[in-house]
Amino acid sequence: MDKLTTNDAVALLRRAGVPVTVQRLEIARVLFSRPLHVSADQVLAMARENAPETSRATVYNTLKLFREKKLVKELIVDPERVVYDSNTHPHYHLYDINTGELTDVSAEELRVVGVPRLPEGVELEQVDVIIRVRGKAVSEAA
Amino acid sequence: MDKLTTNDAVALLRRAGVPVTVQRLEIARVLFSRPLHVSADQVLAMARENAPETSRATVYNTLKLFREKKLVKELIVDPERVVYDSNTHPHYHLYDINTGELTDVSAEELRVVGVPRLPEGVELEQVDVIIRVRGKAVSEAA
DNA sequence: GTACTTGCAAATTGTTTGCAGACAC
DNA sequence: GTGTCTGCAAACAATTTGCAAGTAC
Repeated sequence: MDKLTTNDAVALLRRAGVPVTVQRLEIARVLFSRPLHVSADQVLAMARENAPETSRATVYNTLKLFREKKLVKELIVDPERVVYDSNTHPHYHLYDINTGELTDVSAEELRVVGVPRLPEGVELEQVDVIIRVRGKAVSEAA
Repeated sequence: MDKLTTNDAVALLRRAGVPVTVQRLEIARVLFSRPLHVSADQVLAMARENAPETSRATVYNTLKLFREKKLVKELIVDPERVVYDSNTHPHYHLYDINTGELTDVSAEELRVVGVPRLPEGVELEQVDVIIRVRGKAVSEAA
């Protein structure tokens, strides 16, 4: 609900080396007020609440920029759409195939043992773990 | 190169409870002659080598059917396209962001420790681990 | 004959692109 | 003034859908 103050958002962008604009500010305030899993379209909708003139293309541009600057992580979890995660600390995910719900699994809780040594010249970008579950007994008789 | 015999492919489909048709046979022969990572379009191209009248829609239908029957696994690794894996044994993947190359990591090599207990009604579908790397020093001076 | 499959082409959807105007410094 | 952003609309690509004809038993 309560978003980042404009000042905090400006500071955050500057620190990351992202030139500040009105739209980027609003998108940052949407994303970084709390850890969030959102699609580009959801970001657009949320940004437009406060900055109605924001365009879809700008959201895509901004999300790409934020990813380059390591402000968000892209989650490739659903073939339909990319999900952006504003939590960039190492952690993993639990994904409900039926509902599309995405839940964090902390890196303390879950460990990946035995990541193979990489050939020289190849560097690790990130390790994704997605625990796919189906269930939540898609309410039949409600 | 050498594909499954028609008899073997028929047996394989029957065992999985998939009604046999010419197209499904050819797609099965393409997929199950060896462990493979392929996109729908690649399957189409490979199937058309022997069965040129195969349509794109049929390939999508068949891949979806094969997935339901657990004959292939869907890998959500690249936002652009779904990759089908004809190796359904538990294993994980290493993905080169630059080249798109996808490599298996065996379940002996890599272990996921601490998968959280699931609420009742929720059942585990599969655990995906994708080690994303960038590198292979995209040949500059070749 | 009945039910399932197929091929085709059109529709859909997330994302990207080209470009002209707006903005920042 | 120059270079960076933005909005818009058109372009794109993977996948899905509707439907009429084809096939299997």
